[in-house]
Amino acid sequence: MPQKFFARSVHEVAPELIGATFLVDGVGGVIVEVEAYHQSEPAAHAYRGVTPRTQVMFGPPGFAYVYRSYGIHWCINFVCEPAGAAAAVLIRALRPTHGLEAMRRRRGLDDERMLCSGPGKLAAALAITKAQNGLALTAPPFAIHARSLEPEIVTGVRIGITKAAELPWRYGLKGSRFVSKRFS
DNA sequence: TATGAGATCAACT
DNA sequence: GTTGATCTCATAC
Repeated sequence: MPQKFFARSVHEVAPELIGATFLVDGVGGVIVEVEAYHQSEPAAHAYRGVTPRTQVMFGPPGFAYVYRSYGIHWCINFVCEPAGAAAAVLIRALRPTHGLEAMRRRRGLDDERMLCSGPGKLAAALAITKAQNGLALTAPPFAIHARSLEPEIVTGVRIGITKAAELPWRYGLKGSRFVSKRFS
């Protein structure tokens, strides 16, 4: 996926990521759920401006923003928009297709549907930590392949937030059993 | 099926 | 000192 793909509005990029393949060191799967975040709304980490944690979101698009959630989990975002307009897409769930054994080992689970059905689980399965924060998405260990067919997309409100909770900026693959929570 | 506690860290007040 | 872009496990219905 060229850097140009990410240099657009999160609202264009986010739905187009549904169905794309995301791999880290050859391990990963097909993206089935994402959420969009933008500097202009209070649920976004970038809302309050540049901090050491959020600085990568204020840089050029096509880079990984990794943060720790609730003290224990890691979550990964794809930075979008032209440099300066901080926005990112949170990758929330994958349908595992590559490196199933590595993911099962890292997660200590067999159930395919449990491996990547949530941002924290996904990061654990792909071995994502702060070591990947700020890395280019267009080069190893990352590999992102555009989808070949346009899938059916469903939208909903974002999960686990209290601010700007009404914005329908969650995108999912219609009917997928691998999402973190069903779309109503 | 649903709710509740605990884990544990960085940013912010 | 409080608050999360969360998950798992336990307990209850």
